[in-house]
Amino acid sequence: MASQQIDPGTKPIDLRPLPFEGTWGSASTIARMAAGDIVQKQLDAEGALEGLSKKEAKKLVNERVGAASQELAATLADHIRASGRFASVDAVNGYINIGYDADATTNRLVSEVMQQHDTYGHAAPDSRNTRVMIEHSQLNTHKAAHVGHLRNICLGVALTNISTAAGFTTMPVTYIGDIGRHVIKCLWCYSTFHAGEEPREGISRGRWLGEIYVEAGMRLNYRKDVVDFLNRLIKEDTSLGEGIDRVLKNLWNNDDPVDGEDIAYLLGKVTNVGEIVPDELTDADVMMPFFTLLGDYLRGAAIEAEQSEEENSAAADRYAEWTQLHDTIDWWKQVPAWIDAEKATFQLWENHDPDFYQLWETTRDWSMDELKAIFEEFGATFDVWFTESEVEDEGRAMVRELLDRGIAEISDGLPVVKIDEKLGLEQETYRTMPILRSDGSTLYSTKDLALARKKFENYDIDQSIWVVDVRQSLYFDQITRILELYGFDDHAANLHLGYEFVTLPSGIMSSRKGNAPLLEDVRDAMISRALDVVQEKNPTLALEEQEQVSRDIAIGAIKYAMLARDGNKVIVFDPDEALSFEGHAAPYIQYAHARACRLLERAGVSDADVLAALPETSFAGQIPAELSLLQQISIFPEMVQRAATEHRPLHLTNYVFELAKRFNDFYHEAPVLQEGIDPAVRQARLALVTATRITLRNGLSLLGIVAPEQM
RNA sequence: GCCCGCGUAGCUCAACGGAUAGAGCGUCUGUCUUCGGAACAGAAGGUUGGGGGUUCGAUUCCCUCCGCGGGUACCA
Repeated sequence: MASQQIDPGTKPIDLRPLPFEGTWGSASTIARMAAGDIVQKQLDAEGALEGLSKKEAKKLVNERVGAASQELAATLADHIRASGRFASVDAVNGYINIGYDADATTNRLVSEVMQQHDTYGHAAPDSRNTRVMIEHSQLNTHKAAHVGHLRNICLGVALTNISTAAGFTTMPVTYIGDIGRHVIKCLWCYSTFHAGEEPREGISRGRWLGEIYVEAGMRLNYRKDVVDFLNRLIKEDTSLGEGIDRVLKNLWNNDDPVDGEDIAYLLGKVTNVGEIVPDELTDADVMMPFFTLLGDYLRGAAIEAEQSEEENSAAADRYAEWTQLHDTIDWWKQVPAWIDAEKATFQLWENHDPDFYQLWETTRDWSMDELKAIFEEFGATFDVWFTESEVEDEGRAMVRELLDRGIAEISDGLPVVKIDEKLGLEQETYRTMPILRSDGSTLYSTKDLALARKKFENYDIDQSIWVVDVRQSLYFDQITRILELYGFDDHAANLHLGYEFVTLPSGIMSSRKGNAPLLEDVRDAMISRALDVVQEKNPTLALEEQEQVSRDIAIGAIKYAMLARDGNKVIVFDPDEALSFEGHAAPYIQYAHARACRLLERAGVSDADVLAALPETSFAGQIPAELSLLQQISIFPEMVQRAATEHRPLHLTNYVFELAKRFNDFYHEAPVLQEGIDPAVRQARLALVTATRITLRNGLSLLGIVAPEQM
């Protein structure tokens, strides 16, 4: 079979790293690709395929193609070998494996790493000639950040670093939720119940506001929470029907006049396993005595369950939940008034009430201090801080313009864009998006439309990326399409980078109920755990350094956990597992780095020494562990590019883990400083260790993870 | 209903359309007169949810079914 039968026009000459270790080289699949065509043609010419079913024909081709590709690969290998340009050329399994000269290749690689040093793996700055704005870490004021927000911060920081390293001109920005329903709730609760108070000892004002926000939610949702509890009880507790009899009898005998109709209603719902709807009660006050008396039954059930020693804690849980709700049973009758008051507070904002504005500004600053501290700790820096409050008016103006231009219209009393209709789509795709509330107050969409326009108009960017929870993907599709109707016709200009949310082993988390682990708590727990380990492993280190190292390890562990999972996978955040310092996690990688540092320190050689000695350093006679390590170092620049273009830091978390693993393997297989080691080998290995250290550090750095020199 | 995502080892997750589907955890067995044991080596563990299709070749691309999660006009 002659090589000229191959049509180079249709078959790319692909080179890929060899899938096995022990050889410096690349592989090409060209023979396999070409063999398919050739065999097909041959069989056609022979007429061997005639009368065969498609499946049978395929089977025949398949049988022949293996041998044919090997034959072709061998022929091609002979040609390539004859050129004398490669250390080895082999045909294996129909692949052409090209081997390089280990000494020269290694020398070239190591000197590249040594010379570029902190920028090894990076493309030339701004070489992509593309300005990208990355919006991430959209935290809220007046509300505590929880672990779910961590994923966003970690992703945003890593993407920014990686994009910059890959040659993009990157502008990281954030967009702070400093106004909106949550702020109003918090401030209503603050001014009604906590005005003039100071936070308790050891709690920052920002954190205190977060607690007040949670309290506001509990107050405003109290009726709903009680009714939800009752409805769950009706469904889950099958003996409730009998138990409720006593409760209702007590209610009848009570001196308080209660509405018989309501009691009948409640009884009906319980016995028929129906759903209680608060509005169907004629006298809402009946709930308070009813709920109180219900406690007798639940307490009895809990005690009974305990005595029967069944492993059934449901009754106990229910009683505990009841106790919690009952503690504030007097809230029940106040809820409607609170809801009105909260709405009135919203009007204060809308009417630009000066006192309220003052309060808003003051409390906003408290939260901002908190946010700045978080950003600093997690290495997030921003070129621009956008806020929701600053785009409200621009948003309203843009809505007017959309209405004037006929893109938006009034439907059911509020401005909306009927996107599918405007785009002429038959099938329901982007639906209809409301862009302002009927009372004239702004929605997220109002503000995001104005902000998106502002980004392009004021910052001369080519692309705008939103790093936001994947649940917002329809929302951002809608925003993008409206912008398109408005005049931004570059499809790729706006990109929503979604990521799945973070849940607890016990279920979805919500900051409203305050049942999500707070970001600060998780961080503190991680740091304290890290400190314990550092003090155990490295007791001679100065306390100050132990603390610094513990922070680096704890933050690194959190970041790695958040990044080492593809964006479309839900992270089940198990604090115990995240606190584990073993295996596929940041400390393992940091440890490899610290080991390399220690080794070089003991050897007493500096990077400059290694670099200066390179021309006389021989890398001949490498053992497999060395080659494997070098191959991993060599693909770093390629991995950076890939992570950037695919927007997937995951590629780099995998990369640094693999690099650390190969280094540890090398460490065990290839002694450097031990007695009896040939000085030439020692010199080569020191160069290798240095290159590894640099690459590990650079890789971690792109992920936003610090690589301590000792730990 | 419609749209999007996910389904790979007991568990948590990898795998530019390429060679024998890989790691970590867990389980079992080993390696130390240690260049830092937060390490290393080995074993066991798989019909890649089911079924079709495209391809010389499919975990990867297409279709379909099943299961789970999310979204679906004045919530953020």
